[in-house]
Amino acid sequence: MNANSSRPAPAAAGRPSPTLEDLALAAGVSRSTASRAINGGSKVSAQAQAAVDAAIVALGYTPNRAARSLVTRRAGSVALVIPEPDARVMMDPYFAAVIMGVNEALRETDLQLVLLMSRAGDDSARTIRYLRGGHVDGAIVVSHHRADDWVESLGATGLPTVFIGRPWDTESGIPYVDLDNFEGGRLAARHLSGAGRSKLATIAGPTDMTAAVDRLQGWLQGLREAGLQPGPVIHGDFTTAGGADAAARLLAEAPDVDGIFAASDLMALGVVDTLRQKGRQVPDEVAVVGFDNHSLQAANGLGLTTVAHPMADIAAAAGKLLVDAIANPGELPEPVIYPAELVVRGSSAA
Amino acid sequence: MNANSSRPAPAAAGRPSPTLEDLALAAGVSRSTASRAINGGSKVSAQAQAAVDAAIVALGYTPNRAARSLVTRRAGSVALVIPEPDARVMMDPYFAAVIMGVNEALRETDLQLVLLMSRAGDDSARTIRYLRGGHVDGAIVVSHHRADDWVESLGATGLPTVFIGRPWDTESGIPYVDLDNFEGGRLAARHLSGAGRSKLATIAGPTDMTAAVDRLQGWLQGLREAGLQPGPVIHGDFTTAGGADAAARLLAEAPDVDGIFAASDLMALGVVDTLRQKGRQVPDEVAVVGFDNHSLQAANGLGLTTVAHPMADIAAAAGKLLVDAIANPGELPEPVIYPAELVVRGSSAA
DNA sequence: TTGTATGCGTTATCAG
DNA sequence: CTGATAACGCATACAA
Repeated sequence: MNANSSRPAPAAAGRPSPTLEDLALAAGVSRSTASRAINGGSKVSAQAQAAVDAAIVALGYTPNRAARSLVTRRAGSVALVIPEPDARVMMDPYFAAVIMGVNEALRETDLQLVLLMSRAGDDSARTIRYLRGGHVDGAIVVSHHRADDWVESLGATGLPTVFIGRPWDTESGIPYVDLDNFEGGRLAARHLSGAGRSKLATIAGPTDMTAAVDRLQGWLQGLREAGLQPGPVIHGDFTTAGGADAAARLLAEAPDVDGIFAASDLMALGVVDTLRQKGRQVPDEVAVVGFDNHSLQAANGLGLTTVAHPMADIAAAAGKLLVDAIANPGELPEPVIYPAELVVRGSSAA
Repeated sequence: MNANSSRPAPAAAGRPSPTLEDLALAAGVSRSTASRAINGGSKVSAQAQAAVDAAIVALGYTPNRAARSLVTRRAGSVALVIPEPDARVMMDPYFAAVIMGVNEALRETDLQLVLLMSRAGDDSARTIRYLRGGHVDGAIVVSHHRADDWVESLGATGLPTVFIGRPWDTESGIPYVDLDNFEGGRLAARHLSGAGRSKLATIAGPTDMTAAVDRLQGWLQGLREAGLQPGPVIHGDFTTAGGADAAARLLAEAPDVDGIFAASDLMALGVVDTLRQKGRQVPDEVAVVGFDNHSLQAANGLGLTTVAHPMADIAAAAGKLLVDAIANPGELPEPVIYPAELVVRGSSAA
């Protein structure tokens, strides 16, 4: 807290909100009845219920969340935990989708979404303290890297937690929602080989993210199944610039490549750009497959063949899982895996 | 979770968090002294302070926010209000920047950021009820359209509110932070005319957003100053696809255009794409200027001349303004306008 | 400087 | 079904 040594005046409140007491008075019932009418309404006469309902709109009554929390020992909110470095880079395109999806799942609930961005280093201590402090009823953790091992300790705190994207440690049984990244990579390999390409390479993602690792493994598996050599594997950082760089390195290493799988659409855009600058025709000379079905995939006017990644749906599923987990403490929901689907567009046309 | 249900434990809590009472006991002081030590620490002996500090780490004490809120009448959180339709479209690229910026401003505070996405229609009633209900200490409203007039009523509720982007109604004196969009549009016009282009046109943004209107007005003003005709004005929706469509319409209407100002980079990308598909060389035949300096401006391998839009900085400034407004109730901070700057790249090279 | 006593608004308990 | 009444954890006015 800061040195905000203001006067006893609490805050800038116009007129104090009506309390349950006021409401009960206006409705001609007791606080208890009013409270029951507001909540479950299970043991309230229709008459009393109606009176309270009327008083609510008349007074514009809103329950005081703090007071309610204090006694129910529920915060009425869930946290969306985002390791900050990600937000700056790879998360950018997904930010909106994740937030909207989670929000959608929370819409019918009275749970509020609070954002928790945690820096690397000792700020994570602050974050975890907040999470353990009972300030939220649950947490959704997104985009977690291998180094962010502290988040996995959340499972042991008893705080309902759901991951978006498979965590590194699945032993702890933390529920998560993810795309079938392995299958996505495999589909890319199958598609390119099926289109008659044989000099294949991939621009993979960071090795500290399970999504990147899974896509790569699936890709390699697909190549094996097609009877093709593994081919070059270059690692990028999921960004457009990173994809462009990686493509340049790739062309130096394997000039005869005729098919490239980039593990993100942003990287794929960079790849296409580099290819064009080097004078390679896409898709005639080199076919390109991306990943995510990002809304900007058409930015180069080509249409990008890609693996769909319904992030909003995945986030919504994670939200629902969390809501369930909060409602049924002790039960660990099973992970949910969304199937991967290939979307064929111009960048890999035969 | 253990099955140790000796008491009617309300929720899934492992071990109950230590309370101020526990802390005081461990530190050998009274609740009051412990409380004072935790907060201002103004009237606490060094000895007592040390004892409390030690007890805090020993017990892992975290203040109960609900209890504190109840008595201080402060929520300890601020809302980021986002009209949902925007999030799906124009907001996408800015989402991360806005959130990170606001978060940055709140970092040193103990304020939490809660997200409030409001649908059109009666959901706004729920949102405004939440905001007026004292559940947050302040609000930041982003990207508000003309139809979202309800948000402007927030100013009258006494809830400290800051807009990101100039609101339609500036009469109410609601503080806001914005880019100098007018000057940005003017810079675009000046740049293109200065580059020898004379058949100029613009793809403007939605007419219900002040940013779009201001950019257009600045553009027209710039053309006047350069002694040029206003030229065609086509309206897009700030998206890539919208920009591509608008460009097609523009080419039909004014085939001899040699300079286009798109009011967003995403639209500019669509414009460049359409131009290329129609066989127009960029920038040789048609120069293109965008707006935002979006990280994807280079997606087409060209480099986009654009007006920088430091969204994270703007959002951070809004956050600081809000923090100030909360600390000093009653004082309406002055609006903050960031200067516009042109970034020249390949799409408008002479 | 410290401790005591009170109340914040709500839900839960337990008699009527 | 209803209404008193007791917590919930914390910050303060007041007394010491």
